[in-house]
Order: sequence, then structure tokens, then C-alpha cells
Amino acid sequence: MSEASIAILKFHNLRITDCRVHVVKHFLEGNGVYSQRDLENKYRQYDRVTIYRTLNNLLQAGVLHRIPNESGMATYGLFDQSSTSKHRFDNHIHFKCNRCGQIECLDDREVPQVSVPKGYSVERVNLIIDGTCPSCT
Amino acid sequence: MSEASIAILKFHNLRITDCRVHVVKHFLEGNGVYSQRDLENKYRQYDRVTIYRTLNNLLQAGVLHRIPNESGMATYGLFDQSSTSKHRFDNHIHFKCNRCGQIECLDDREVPQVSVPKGYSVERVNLIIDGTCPSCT
DNA sequence: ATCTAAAAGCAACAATGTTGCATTTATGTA
DNA sequence: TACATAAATGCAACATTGTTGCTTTTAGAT
Ligand SMILES: [Mn+2]
Ligand SMILES: [Mn+2]
Ligand SMILES: [Zn+2]
Ligand SMILES: [Zn+2]
Repeated sequence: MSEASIAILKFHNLRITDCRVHVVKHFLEGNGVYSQRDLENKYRQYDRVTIYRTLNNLLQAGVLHRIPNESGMATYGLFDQSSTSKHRFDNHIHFKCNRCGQIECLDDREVPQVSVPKGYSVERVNLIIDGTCPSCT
Repeated sequence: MSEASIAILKFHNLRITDCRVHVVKHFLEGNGVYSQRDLENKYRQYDRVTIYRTLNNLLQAGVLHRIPNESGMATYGLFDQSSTSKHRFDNHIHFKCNRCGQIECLDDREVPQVSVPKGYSVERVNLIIDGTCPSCT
């Protein structure tokens, strides 16, 4: 599956490097949400600073998004890469299981319309749902 | 305004100490959301560990709640203390201004009903809106 | 006034984020 | 293919935040 990974990097005008290919591949295959820690553990061959910078690069390029997290450790998810997806550059729902800790993107769900007080303008909406996932029920 | 602060601590069966009174007072007066850093800067007379533990105590007692934040720094807000508030122990909306960085609780807004895929159960919903606040428009 | 559990202060350490710099590498061009 | 150059990597160093253990101090009950 390096092909898909490389294609994504090329599409975003990023140089093809081993670390980037591996990281994107990890997101593509896992279909989940990962912290820098997760990637460091998986790919010991790269310096943690390289992974840190890789994540930042992918974030800035719009390949990944960062997910707000009350634990204080940043987590990252792949943007839905299909051009038809409404959620590509859009609002987003995440589900966090309070049992196993797993965070998932619910890409297929619509973020409900929200109203804000007069004077506020909305740029992005992050909806984070806590609860129990199917595997932990 | 120490009175209100002390009343809250008593209500939650917490000992009345200078640090706790100051911290709760800060939240009461500011009506905003603050990080440990903010409180350390404001109240230099307390050790940062004391403020850290104070925040944790208030969190556990249910005086404060912690707000998910993609920056990786924990932020805290006061729970609406009015007993009639629907949001006292409930779901919650926060607004973060991308210009000035200020985070606010929108206590008077309802969190919209959300549907999750089959097999998932919802315990809590956090809605974080990014945009521009009235002062920065 | 005394007692005791709780809180505060201090030192130490862990985890994560961040930057500077020398070296290596990817990629466009001759 | 070889070369030039900007970008990426690895490594060291440091900043910030979170966390714990232990001793001293203190709040609140008796
Ligand atoms: Mn996501
Ligand atoms: Mn709040
Ligand atoms: Zn689970
Ligand atoms: Zn603002």
C-alpha cells in the first residue's frame, strides 16, 4: 500500500521520504487516530523529532488533522481522501471510547448545525463524543 | 467575592485554603476558561504543584471541568453553579476564538442531539466551535 | 488547646514539545 | 547520468507540562 501513500504525498507536493510514506501508510491501513507516541513505537528507525516534524508537515499540508484531547497528548487522524467527501475540509465528529481509549473518526456522520450568540462567527466545529465502543460493550 | 468562592468549596466538602479560594474566585470573576499557566502567573505565591493539585481537586469535586484542546495544554472552566442549570452535569459547548485565543463556555446553548452508529453508546458530548469572537471581529 | 488528616512546599523525574545545526537525501536541471 | 540545491534527517539540547514522594504546615474537628 505504499502506492496510495506516495500518491497522497505527491498530490500535496511533499517529497517522498521513507518516514512520510510509512506514517501515511500507517494512517491509511489503520483507519484510526494515532498519537506521536504510537508512531514512534511502530517505527523505531526514525528519530522522534523526525516523526514530530513529519506529523507537523502532514498537518500543514492538509493530509492530517489534529484532534482536541483533554488528556493533553495530541492525536492525529487522516483526512478522508476521497474528493467527493463532504468532510474533506469540513467539520468532523470523533468518538472516544472511555473503556479502551480508542478514538475514531466518524466520517460518515453529519455535524449538526449549531447556533452561536450574536457577534460570533463559526469557522470550524469539532464534536467529540465520549462513550463506549462496540468492542467494549 | 471570597464569599461565593468559600460557599462553593463548602458545598463540595473541600477544605477552605487560600489557594483554593483564590483559584475559584478567579474562575468566578473571569467567567472564562483558564490553563494552569494562567493561574500560576496570577498567583505567584503558590507553588505550581499546589495549583496543579488544586485544579485536580476541583476537577474531581465537580467544581471545574476540563476542556479538550488541540494545543495539548489542559484548560479548565467552572461548572455553572446554579442548581437550575441544565448544564451543571451535562454536555457543553465551548467557543474558541482563533484570533485572540480566548476560550469561552457557552453555557446557555443546547448541545444538539447527535446520532452514533449502532453499537456505540454516548456518555458525554463535547462541542468545540472555532471562529472569531465579538471583540475580534 | 490539642490532635489528625489534609494540603502545601520542595525536589526530583517523566513525557512531550520545540529549536539549532551539521549531515544526508530527494528531486529538478544540465 | 551527474550535479546543484533546497529540503529532510539525526542528534543534542532545552522548554514546558505533568506527576510523584516526602517533609512541614495547617484546617477543622474534638
Ligand atoms: Mn477525524
Ligand atoms: Mn465549559
Ligand atoms: Zn472501546
Ligand atoms: Zn477573540
